[in-house]
Parts: sequence; C-alpha cells; structure tokens
Amino acid sequence: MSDTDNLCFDATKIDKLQELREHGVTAYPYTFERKDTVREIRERFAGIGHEKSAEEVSTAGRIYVVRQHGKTIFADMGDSDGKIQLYLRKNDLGEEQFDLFRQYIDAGDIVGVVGHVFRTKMGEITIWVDRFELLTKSICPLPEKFHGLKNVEARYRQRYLDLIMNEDSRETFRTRSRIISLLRQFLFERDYLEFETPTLQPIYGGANARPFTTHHHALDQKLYLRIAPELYLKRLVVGGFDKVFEIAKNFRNEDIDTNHNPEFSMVEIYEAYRDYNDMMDLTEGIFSYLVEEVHGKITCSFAGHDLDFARPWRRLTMEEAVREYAGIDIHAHSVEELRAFGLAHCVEGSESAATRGEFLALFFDHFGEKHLIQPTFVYDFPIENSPLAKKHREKEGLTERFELFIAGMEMANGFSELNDPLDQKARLEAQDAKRRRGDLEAQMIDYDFINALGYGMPPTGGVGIGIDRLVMLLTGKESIKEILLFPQMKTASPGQNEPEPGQNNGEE
RNA sequence: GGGCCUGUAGCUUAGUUCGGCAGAGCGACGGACUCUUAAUCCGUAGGCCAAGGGUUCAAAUCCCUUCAGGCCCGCCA
Repeated sequence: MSDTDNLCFDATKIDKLQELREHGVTAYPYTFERKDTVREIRERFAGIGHEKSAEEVSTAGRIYVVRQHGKTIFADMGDSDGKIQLYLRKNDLGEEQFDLFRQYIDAGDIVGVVGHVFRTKMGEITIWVDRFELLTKSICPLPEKFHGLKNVEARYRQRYLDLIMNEDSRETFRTRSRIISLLRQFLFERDYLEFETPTLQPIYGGANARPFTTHHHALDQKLYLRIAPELYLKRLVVGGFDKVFEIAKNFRNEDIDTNHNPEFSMVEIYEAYRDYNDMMDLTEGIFSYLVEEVHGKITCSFAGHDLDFARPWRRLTMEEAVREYAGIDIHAHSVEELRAFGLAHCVEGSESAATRGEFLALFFDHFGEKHLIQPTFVYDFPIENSPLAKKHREKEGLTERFELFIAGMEMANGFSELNDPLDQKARLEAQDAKRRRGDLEAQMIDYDFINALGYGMPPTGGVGIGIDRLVMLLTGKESIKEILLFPQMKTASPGQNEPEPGQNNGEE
C-alpha cells in the first residue's frame, strides 16, 4: 500500500517546508515563550482603543485564515479557547520577515507572535505583530474556512480535525471534561476514595454482557476485558474501604448505535451501611448538582423534552410502572394469563417466560421505558435478572434494585448489594448454568469474589451511572458518537487492520 | 439482523426526477493591493463522480453486487 492512500500531505506544502529549511528556518522548533493566552489578551485589553498598547504581549496558536493586502497581512490565529486577529506590516517586520510570512505561512501553521494590542477601525481587537516565529509547519490542507468540516464520518474518524475546525465540538468536549471533574469533586467532598481495579480480568462479571477476550502470552492465559468493575470494588468494601468509587472504562462486545459504543465509561460507587434508598438519594444529588453546575439552573432540555431535575424525583415500583403503562396488575393474574396478555401485545419473550418476575420485567421493558421522560426511579426488580442484588426485605421474588430513567434512556442502575455469600454462590451458579447452555450474556462464577463475601461485606449500597449518557444529556447531543472523542468505527481502508507479519494479533 | 437515506475536486456542494461534454464557491498556485475580517480584483491548475459488474450508440444519473457512513427498529445495559 502506498503512502498516498493513507496520507493527506500536500505536495505544495512539503515544497514550502523544504524551501524554508533551505532558508535556514527551523520548521519544528522546540519551544516558545508564550506569556499570554488569547483569552487573557482579550480580557486584559477589552477596553483598548485604536492606539497600540504600551504593554507587549506574546502568544501562540494556529493560523486559521490569512488575508493578504500587499504590504500588510491580516490573519486569524486561535488557541485552545479563543481566536484573535493578527496584523503584520512590511514596515514593522522588514522585507525579509514579511516576505517569509507572505510566502510560507499558511492556514493550519502554528506560529508564535510578539506585539502590541490595538483595535482596528472596524472595531476588531488585534495584535500588531512586531515579530513572529514559525512553531509548526502544517503540511495537510485545512478544510474550508467558512463551512468548515461538516462530513459526519470525517468528524468522527479525524476528530483532531473536527476539533481544529468546529468550536461547537470543542465546547462539547470541554463540557465532558468538566462533568467528569465535577463528579470527582462531588464525591471527594463526601469522602469517597477513588480506586482503579483491573481492566484485564481472568473472570468477567458484574453485569450481563458478552465480553471481549484476549490472551496473555507470558502467562499463557485467556483474559477478558472487563464488562464492569463491580466485583473488584465490592472486594474493596470487604477490605474495609467504606466509601469507594471508580470511573471505569467498560468493554462489551455488542452492536454499535446512537446509544452504545463497545467501550464506554461508567462511574460505580459503593458505600457501606447504606441501602438502595440511600443510593437513589445519592444519584439524585449527583445529577441535580451536575445539571445546576453545567446549566446554571435545575432544568435542561434534551431531544425536545424539557427535563426538570428539582428534587425529589418520581419513584415508582416496577409493579406500579407496569400497572400504569401496561394497564395490568401482575399479582392479579396467573402466569398463563400473563403469557396470554404478553402474546396479545406482541411482547418479546412471552413464549418462554415462566414466572411472574420474568413477565414483570418483560412488560416493563415493553411498555414502561419509553414513557419515562422526566427523571424517574423504577425500583424493586424481579430476582430473575438481578443476580447481584439483595433479596427484598419484604417482597417475595423481588430484589432491592433500582434503575433511573431520563428521556427514555437508562441512566443508572443500583441496589442494596447482595452480601449473603451462600445466596450469591447459588445465584452465580444459576447464571453460569445459563451461560453453559449458551446464554452469551450470562455471568461466570467468580469464586474468589464469593470467598470475599464469605469473609463478610457490610450492608452496602451501590450504584453505577453511565457517564456517556450523562454527558449526552448535559450537552444535548443525541448520539453517543458526538460525545466520545474517538467513537468506534469500522476500519475504513483495507489492509490497515491486518496484524503485523510474525505477530499474533492477540485474539482468541 | 430489518427498513429508509447518503457517498461528486483538499473542504462545502450543484447536477440524479426525465441518461447527452462534470459545474460552482472556498481553498491551492501566479499576479495587484498598507485597517481587512466569508477581504476584493485578474489569471492558472485541480475529478477513475465510494468500488466492481450490467443495460445502452451514450451512465455521476437506470439495474445488480460490494464497501463505508447517518437515522429508525430489533438485539443489548
């Protein structure tokens, strides 16, 4: 495969680079003494008039547009949080430097400038450049200055270019960074400890999902990329850390769509001596704090919905949700009647479901989820699909588990953590039996985890919050690809995904 | 897995209905211009119309296959 299939280098720009070197110009110097950012200059000189400032400024950034006017040049330069106009004159720079800029500095290049600030006749705050230095020569053409980079696929595949060109995209990822930072701050202020647990796991667990597999050569052992950090974080609670959390990348071998990426971020939080009611309170606290910090108010709009995060939020049991949205009382009917109801309404899975609990979950998924627009906790899940949640203290066949729904999306999942080692052993054995029967999403038995419970885990509440969906919500982006810097995309050009000769690609 | 839609120059796109020389703007390159800002003016180059096959005197356009992407549904937390 030739270079030109993969590279967008511009022959003219490479020629310019070569000529610059012949002129003794260093195209890729090592440093530049930047004393001011664009934002600082804009703030400090907000009141500047047409007279040049006495004070000298020194800043650096990427050139976006060059407007040549014979013996003067205007250019727009931007750094990570702003753009500013440059003004260069042949009189000031001297013929040699001026011609160097005119000939060789293009949109896309990164330069450092030293000069004074003034406001042009048209009112634009501008740096009157005394001297400049090429800091990085760009040899790829920049997209068009006015329309920018719009092509969705190119924006995802070449995110760096998207970020260079689209301020809206930069703003989205600034917000993402801020959300994660605020989340940490919220938890640190409440004395939670942040830990990192293994991503490569010999036994996967903590969720129902199909894992990615890999192989460790020296150990000659199969390993899985984690589908959840849950079982390791609970070991920490057993070990005596009462308030822990992890912001974890999880990996699930599933299809990709507007709400799912194979690797995604989640915060999982565990706290001893708390139950699922406390974790619902905590979840409310986190979301309402973030909404208020990011939006400056307790509401936000998403996908055409006006969402109100003022506490307390609606809480209803799964039975109540099914009664309200499916119009059927689970307990008033036999399993046969429930099946007939399910079949009549084309509820997926109705043929094989065998218990009230299974029908409860099926009916909720079918009728309930899409109606839950305003923040709503649904709680008390059937035991059948909650192998890590504690049995309900009063209700037979249910667990103390909740999920949070906002705008029809599942945003969080938590429970009173199962800490009875014998119960946990039985439930994981049941999962493993399903797995051996071919259920690709059922869990394995982690005996070491069961053993840890055997030493005694205090009563514990836990919750996992999907960070990507949280960021979608707070940035108003309806596709997960818009809020992931590098969403998973199928390899575009043939040959790029093939293993190097003589190497094992690590797949099982 | 199913449905709908998209792919034309570096970027943004017209042309596809109804087959008839592949067009524009920006960008690039050369030239003019000392307060412009989507600068302006003059000139030049740049295309295997996603890939492959078919129908036709003639295909960007019609048909088939493939690739990549978007949206919706299914599966999935």
